Amino acid sequence: MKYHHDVDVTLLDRLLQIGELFQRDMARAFAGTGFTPARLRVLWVLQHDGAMTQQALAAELDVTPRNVSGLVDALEASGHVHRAPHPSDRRAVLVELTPRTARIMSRMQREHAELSATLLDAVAPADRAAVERGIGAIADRLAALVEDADA
Amino acid sequence: MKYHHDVDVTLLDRLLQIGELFQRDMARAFAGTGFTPARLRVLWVLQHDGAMTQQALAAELDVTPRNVSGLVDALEASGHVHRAPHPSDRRAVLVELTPRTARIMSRMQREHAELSATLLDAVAPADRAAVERGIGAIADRLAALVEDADA
DNA sequence: TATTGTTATACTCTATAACTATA
DNA sequence: TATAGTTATAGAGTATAACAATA
Repeated sequence: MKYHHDVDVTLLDRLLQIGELFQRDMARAFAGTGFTPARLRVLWVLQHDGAMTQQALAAELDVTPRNVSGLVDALEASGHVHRAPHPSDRRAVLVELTPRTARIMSRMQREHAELSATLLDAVAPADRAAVERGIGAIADRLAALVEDADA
Repeated sequence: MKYHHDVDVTLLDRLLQIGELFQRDMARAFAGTGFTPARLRVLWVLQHDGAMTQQALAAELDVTPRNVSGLVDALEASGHVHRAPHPSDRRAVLVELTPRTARIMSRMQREHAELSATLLDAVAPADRAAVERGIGAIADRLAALVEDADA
């Protein structure tokens, strides 16, 4: 979706544009590598929170357990994650990043932080504190609205 | 994806969270109505830019013409768009919103603007101008980075 | 020849429902 | 009984490639 020809672009439009640009860039960057957006989300969660069961993964990603089975199948086939037996529950498995993939994700996390810094750098120094406060307030307000609509 | 347990949430994380929350809310709001995200994007473009060929739609949405055929098929079957003959090119068709759907999209556009205002309202008055400037600067910087990566 | 849209085919993501093994 | 994960099935979104009609 392009924006350059819109006259009345709202603040929300700009915020959504940022999300779209980011996602498109990720998709292009990983096109043909087997790192699809859904699989990257799995790896991202495992990097952040460590090994967990598929149930926990399903709750964290807000998808069905069946969906997680498919994603983990693919990631296991490509050697990015490993299914380990759960130490105390023989029904469950622990999904964990392989060492090589953990290193890849650490690098991605670093690049993500660098991109964040680069973007903040585009903001006038005098505006930066206000922007950080404002974006936090907007995200919190939107989260509250969605929570309400959900209930 | 949840954020409440993260300690080092970057500015970019917050921005992406806003996009995720919005998309999730849209998906929940229209679940079971046939208004899927991809079809809504088609309607949104037609509302903004008016009737256009499927080629133009494909370029605007950044998907293949084949994909557009499927989306327009579904939207035509549900009575939301209409395929009209192109006045000067018999190969092409003009996809246009039906009157009823044009009214629905006008209402959505109004609600979208209202949500934008509500979110800006969550920002401290003294910060609002800086936030609007800052988000614009961030979006522009990211667009430039993606453009570079694309080339 | 080039362009518009469609048919053919395939893969990914996602969901629900029924089932197995274990708790 | 309840929970963890898988098999079966299905629909939506997406892509590439080959093709028909028209420019």
